Amino acid sequence: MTIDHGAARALIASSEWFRELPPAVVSRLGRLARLRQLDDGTRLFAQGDEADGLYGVLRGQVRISSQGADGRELLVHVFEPGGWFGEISMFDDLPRTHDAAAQGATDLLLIPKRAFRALLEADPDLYPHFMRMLCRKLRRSFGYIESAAFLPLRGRLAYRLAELVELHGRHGENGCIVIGLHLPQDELARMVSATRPSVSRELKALEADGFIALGYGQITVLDPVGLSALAAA
Amino acid sequence: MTIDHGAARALIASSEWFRELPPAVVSRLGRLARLRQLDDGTRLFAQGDEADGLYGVLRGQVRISSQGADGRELLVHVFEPGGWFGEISMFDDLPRTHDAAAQGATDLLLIPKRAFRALLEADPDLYPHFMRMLCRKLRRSFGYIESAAFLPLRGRLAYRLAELVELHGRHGENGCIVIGLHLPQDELARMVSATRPSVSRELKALEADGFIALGYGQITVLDPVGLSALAAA
DNA sequence: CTGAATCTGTCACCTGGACGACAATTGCGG
DNA sequence: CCGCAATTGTCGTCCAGGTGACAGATTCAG
Repeated sequence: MTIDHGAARALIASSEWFRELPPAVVSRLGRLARLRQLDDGTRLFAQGDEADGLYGVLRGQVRISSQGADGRELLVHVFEPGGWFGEISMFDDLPRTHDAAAQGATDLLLIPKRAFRALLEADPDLYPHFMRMLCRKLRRSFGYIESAAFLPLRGRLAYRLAELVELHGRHGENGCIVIGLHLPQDELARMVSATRPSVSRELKALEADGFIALGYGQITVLDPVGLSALAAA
Repeated sequence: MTIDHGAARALIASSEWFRELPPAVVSRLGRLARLRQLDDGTRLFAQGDEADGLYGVLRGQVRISSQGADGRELLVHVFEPGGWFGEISMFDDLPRTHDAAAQGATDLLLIPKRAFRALLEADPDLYPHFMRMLCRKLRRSFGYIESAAFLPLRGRLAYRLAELVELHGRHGENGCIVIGLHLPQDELARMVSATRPSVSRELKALEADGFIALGYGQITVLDPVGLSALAAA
């Protein structure tokens, strides 16, 4: 349960979320953080839960999802080390918007809500930064809504794959990009609200057209530009 | 082109967006505002346009929508007098996220981006308020995404109607609520990404089950609670 | 009062993708 | 290197909802 403050500060300083903030703020955040460790599959919180704080991933992964009445799951996002989540409830003091669960052995930093809010109040210069983060999330939501409203399955897949390239892409040789997630087809299906067999069919088609290469739980994007073009709303 | 500052201040002070703010801020906003008048159907801005400022509706209506590649329209929102829109670009300085067009003869207040940002910087106490507004919009988006992902057409319609009751409901006698919008079925169809004939069929079904009453371009909700229950994700 | 515009109800037909099932393949733990 | 679990490919079959088309109803302007 002891926390490695060096590692914590490094994570905070290097994350997309906090790296633009002044070092003094990063240090303070590091001192506020608590460590939270989860086993594979453990649920961290559920939609509707009261929020305890802001989370950052040190090790492992966190799946963000929501569930329909019939138990179907919509997989919204997978956070990896350096990613932060759970901020919305920090700002509006309302319950969690999604479910969160650990994938693999996972270490998290928790910045308690009270402390985070105190930090903001003490240093209002931070607001514009977090405001931009919220706007980015909104724009991503709008993009997703449009892809769902306008595109057939093939296009939705292309859209999602293009997004995964942004979020998890590892550049390989000659312009191709490996998606750095364990990504079985049924997982992908839960991301685009489709069934696994349909996703299989469409992935095959995308492969035949030279946009992607398929592996076992692994997808390589050969033509990211072409893929994005398929996803044009 | 002259602006009625009294009416402007009244609008600002009474709007959901600004009524929680101190009177001094409301006055300053009123002095910053410019008047913009549009004829029926005129486009105010399009997705991707550079943003000029924040808009408030004085008279008429503004339709917020986005368009798919094939020209299909997703109707996101209809703003009425007292409603404000276009704020996202104020906070992240990026282009417009949606199209906006006047419906009917429409008067708008425009608060130029530069002035709005200056106001925020001068008075950082305002940030938490706008932050909550963004969060509310995010939560609404998530709700819409879930309804689209999990619900069949009937449920999506129920969800949307329940939302319209919140936004445009006028209370009538014995607990029934009239949706105060001119709302032909093809408009509703564009809100739930479906076709007009399908919407017609499902509305009939909802009417037969006693949830709503149908008029000509007009819907009355008889059982808002039951309707929301149908929309449960 | 009348004609035009708008809105609604309802067909018959078609299709994308769901559902359920099963075999083939891959990879991993022991 | 063997067996089991995870992943993938592929089939029929079925259905919600799209498409196109048209007739009836309502409203409104002149």
